[in-house]
Amino acid sequence: MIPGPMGKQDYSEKALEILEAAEVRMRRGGFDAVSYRDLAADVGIKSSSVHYHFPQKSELGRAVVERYTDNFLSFLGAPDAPKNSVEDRVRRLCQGYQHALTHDKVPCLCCVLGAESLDLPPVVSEAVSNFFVRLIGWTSTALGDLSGAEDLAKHLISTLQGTMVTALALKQPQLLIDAEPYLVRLVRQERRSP
Amino acid sequence: MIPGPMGKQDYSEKALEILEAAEVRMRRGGFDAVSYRDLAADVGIKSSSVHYHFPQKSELGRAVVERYTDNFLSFLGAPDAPKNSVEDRVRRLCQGYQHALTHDKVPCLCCVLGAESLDLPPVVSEAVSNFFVRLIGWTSTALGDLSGAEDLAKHLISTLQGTMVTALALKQPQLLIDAEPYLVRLVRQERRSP
DNA sequence: GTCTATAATTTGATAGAC
DNA sequence: GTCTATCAAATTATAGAC
Repeated sequence: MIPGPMGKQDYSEKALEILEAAEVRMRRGGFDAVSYRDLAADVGIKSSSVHYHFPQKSELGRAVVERYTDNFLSFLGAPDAPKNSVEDRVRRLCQGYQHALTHDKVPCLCCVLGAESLDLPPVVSEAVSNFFVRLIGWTSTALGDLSGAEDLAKHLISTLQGTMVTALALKQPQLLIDAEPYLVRLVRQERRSP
Repeated sequence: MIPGPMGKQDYSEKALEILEAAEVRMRRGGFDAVSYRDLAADVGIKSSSVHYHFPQKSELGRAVVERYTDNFLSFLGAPDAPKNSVEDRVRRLCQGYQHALTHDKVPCLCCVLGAESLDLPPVVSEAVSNFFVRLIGWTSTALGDLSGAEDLAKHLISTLQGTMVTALALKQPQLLIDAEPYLVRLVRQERRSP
């Protein structure tokens, strides 16, 4: 079974503000880089009030990751829209990563949390794992009828994740642009000779 | 200029123990996952004694990254040894990453720290950046006479970094093995039609 | 929902004895 | 080099008033 959207828990407006602030901080420095005190200042309330919305930090982390996953997939759109070619879809996937870094100015959440997987609270690392499962599912579908589509999907996602890390460490966001032709060409070749 | 080895600062035996313990913890959970208290317990002394060897945490972090970089490049060997083919060298690079995850049981240090670059003390993020510069230099040389060798080197490193993140998040170390043929094939093609 | 107040723990770091 | 002792700050979390 392919995991689907978690179903919005219709968060209150303030809860959404907290999730948004937590996402930015988490993407910037990882799970430990988020504190209730900072979040409270971000949204203009006290830290005990943040606890009212999210009693435990691990649950806050899980919520942030699930919301991020939904938003990311929402940005990508349908993986099998007939109006888009396979190459269109691969480019759209690349855009998803480019958008994360150049528009949001912070890396992909699951790039950061994925790297610290071994040290995360289980509910959070499970949510991160689920991000990858769902994104690989999207990509696999986007690749269409192709033997080894899932392996290729994993490879494409991995490449984009890693390019983001390198782009970040070297302060060269251009790397994410440069990666696109590599990936488009790879997909083209795999479809010719699977 | 290509940055070379930093020149071993001949650390004392205890200092090396601390660096080793710090590396494991940092690779597992990032910079914030390391505390003087934990390190002290790891090496059997008190936290104030750890401060004697490394007064500031940022300098400890820098030392860990520089030592890791030296060790990683040392594992790879010479990038231009005539006895090795270009494909041999690419496979050796893949082995470096495979070794990190399957032998050490923890991800590449700069995969973890690279993702949190934006939140690291400057001396640490500079050391991480230098890891990538030196590794890209190694790879670029390993690729031999090839136009666009440096871009291809960046792409190979990025792919391996990202594959490590995905392998970790999905608990599928096999992904790092699967990546090798993709990369070898890519290099083969780029050398045929640059 | 938000506040004040507080608890219990952990953190990086320093002073000074041995 | 390692220790004890200590510090100031930050952390997650809870109790109870409004």
